[in-house]
Amino acid sequence: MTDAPRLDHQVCFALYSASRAATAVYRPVLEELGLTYPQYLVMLVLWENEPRGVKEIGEELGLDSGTLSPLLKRLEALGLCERRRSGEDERRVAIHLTPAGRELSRNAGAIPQRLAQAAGLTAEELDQLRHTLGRLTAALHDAH
Amino acid sequence: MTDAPRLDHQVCFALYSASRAATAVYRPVLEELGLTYPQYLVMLVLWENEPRGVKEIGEELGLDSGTLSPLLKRLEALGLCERRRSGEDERRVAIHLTPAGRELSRNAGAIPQRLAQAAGLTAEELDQLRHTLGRLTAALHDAH
DNA sequence: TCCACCTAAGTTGTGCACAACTTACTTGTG
DNA sequence: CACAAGTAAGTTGTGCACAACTTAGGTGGA
Repeated sequence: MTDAPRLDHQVCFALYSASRAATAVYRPVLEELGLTYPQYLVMLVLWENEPRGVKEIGEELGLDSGTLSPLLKRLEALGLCERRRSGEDERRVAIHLTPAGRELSRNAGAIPQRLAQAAGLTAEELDQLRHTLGRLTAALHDAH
Repeated sequence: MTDAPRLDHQVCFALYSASRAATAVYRPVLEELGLTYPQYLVMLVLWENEPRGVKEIGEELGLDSGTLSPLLKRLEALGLCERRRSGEDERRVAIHLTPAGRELSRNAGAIPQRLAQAAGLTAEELDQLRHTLGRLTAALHDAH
């Protein structure tokens, strides 16, 4: 046997597992809203400020049009947003929330508490974790 | 506007982003080995101990047969492993490494260093992060 | 013994991620 | 003005995740 890396020593695997476990906790709650986790992320972006272009949304979430175009079509099919070609720049598609889309934020308010409750970490630990992950993500993006 | 949750306050999004950024750093390195990140994880499990059943591998990684069955077929097509029906229990499929599969671990030894270098965190910070993520993942699984 | 139940693996279908490419529109420069 | 270069969004193809289901083999009582 060689000096193969150990699974349980890998930060990358720890991130991968924690991320999947976290979305798994969100899944049943989001299912009540009829959303997947990535769809919920897009709605978060739109609830903060809309209308937004596809590219803007992608920059917030780190996703490209290959992921977002079909996802936004599904949100439109759900009646939560509308895709309108911009008048000034015909390349742009502005994503507007519908009344139903805005309404949904009311039901989404309590969602982040779920994770906090299930996390088994103190508020300070969660806060520090978020901060460390933010630094890590930024550094990894620079490296990439 | 309502009290919609803020994207940048969400630990779940921080995990999701960090996880994708980390696998993005691994991707070009793994591409040289001809592996995706989940395939690399399966190889890590097998390098540690083989043969293994599909279920065992799934328990290590938190993946089910719906994900692993096609993934293992692709690893077999790459000539890295073989799937053999167990004699004692005909339901089981034992995954054996081929010589090429074992050989690959030689080239994989330096991979985890990549992330450590790109992470922009100290060794202690990475260690603590891994530990916190481990606790978090365990708690989230309990909650789920 | 038999058969209801359990278990391992595989299959099907949906929805991300992401690379690579296409299309349509805009802009800067000669 | 013309047109090369750039940009926004969409499309195509591959490979996860995961739910729901199927298939086939094993197991433990009544």
